[in-house]
Amino acid sequence: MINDTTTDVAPELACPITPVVDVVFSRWTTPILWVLNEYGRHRFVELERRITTITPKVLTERLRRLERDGLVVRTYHPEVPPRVEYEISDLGRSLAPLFAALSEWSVNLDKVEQARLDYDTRDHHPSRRTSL
Amino acid sequence: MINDTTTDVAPELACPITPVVDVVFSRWTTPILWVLNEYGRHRFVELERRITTITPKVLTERLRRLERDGLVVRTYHPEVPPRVEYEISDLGRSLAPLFAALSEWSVNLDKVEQARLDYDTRDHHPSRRTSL
DNA sequence: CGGTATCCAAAGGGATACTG
DNA sequence: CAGTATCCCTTTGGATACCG
Repeated sequence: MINDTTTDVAPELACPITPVVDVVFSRWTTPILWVLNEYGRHRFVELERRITTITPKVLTERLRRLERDGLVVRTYHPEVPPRVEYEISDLGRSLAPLFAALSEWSVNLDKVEQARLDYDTRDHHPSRRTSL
Repeated sequence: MINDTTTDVAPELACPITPVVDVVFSRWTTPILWVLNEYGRHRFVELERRITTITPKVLTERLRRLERDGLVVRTYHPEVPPRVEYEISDLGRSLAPLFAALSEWSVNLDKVEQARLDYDTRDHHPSRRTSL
């Protein structure tokens, strides 16, 4: 079983967006949705080649999950050799503004980077403080 | 080491928003950011109590990471007993529209739920197909 | 109060090989 | 081609106890 519908765990007690995050932003799902949304229908191997580092096992798992959640549509063509096509659903497409917003926020990534540098420069180990 | 700045791994080859997702939507960070954004400054125990199921260990880890990434500001008051306050930074606050968009998309969660029911109703085990 | 330290179980996910 | 099946390793995170 990939998603258990019955067990909603706790973080959303304090935060209403946690359930959405769980559906959309689990690992590997963003690249898959992004690709299908930007470049249209893909066969299994095409996805494999585009998302170069994903293994077939994991790709299958994520696609099943996205299909089950209604974000992706899988079409099986019973030919020889078999042909399967994946495309984004209307529901999946409704995430586009969200993705756009995330994409825009990316300009702030260098601030994050800078913050990390600053943080790592400062001393956070009490035992090693040099100043008094 | 919590975040390794040097190793950017692969999914973003196919998807420009993966780095943002990694920064903002790792587990437990959304509840924390949400709470700090909605309800203002919090002390450590206050966060613990609001996000009921988080353990102090994990809360510490997430807060350090958020601080390092510049999304949260930690202020230490050297009193007895010690007092520490966490608040969201300007950079963190700039995520608000994103959070709002996610919150709006939540209305689609019942479609996801329905899709799951449909999927689980259909038969996906070839060996057990009942139709011909 | 605001954390650390330690231990450990479960889950995620990679590598590899195989199949209808 | 489009996956499965296995194995196994690493990481995440929960439980618990303790400390300045």
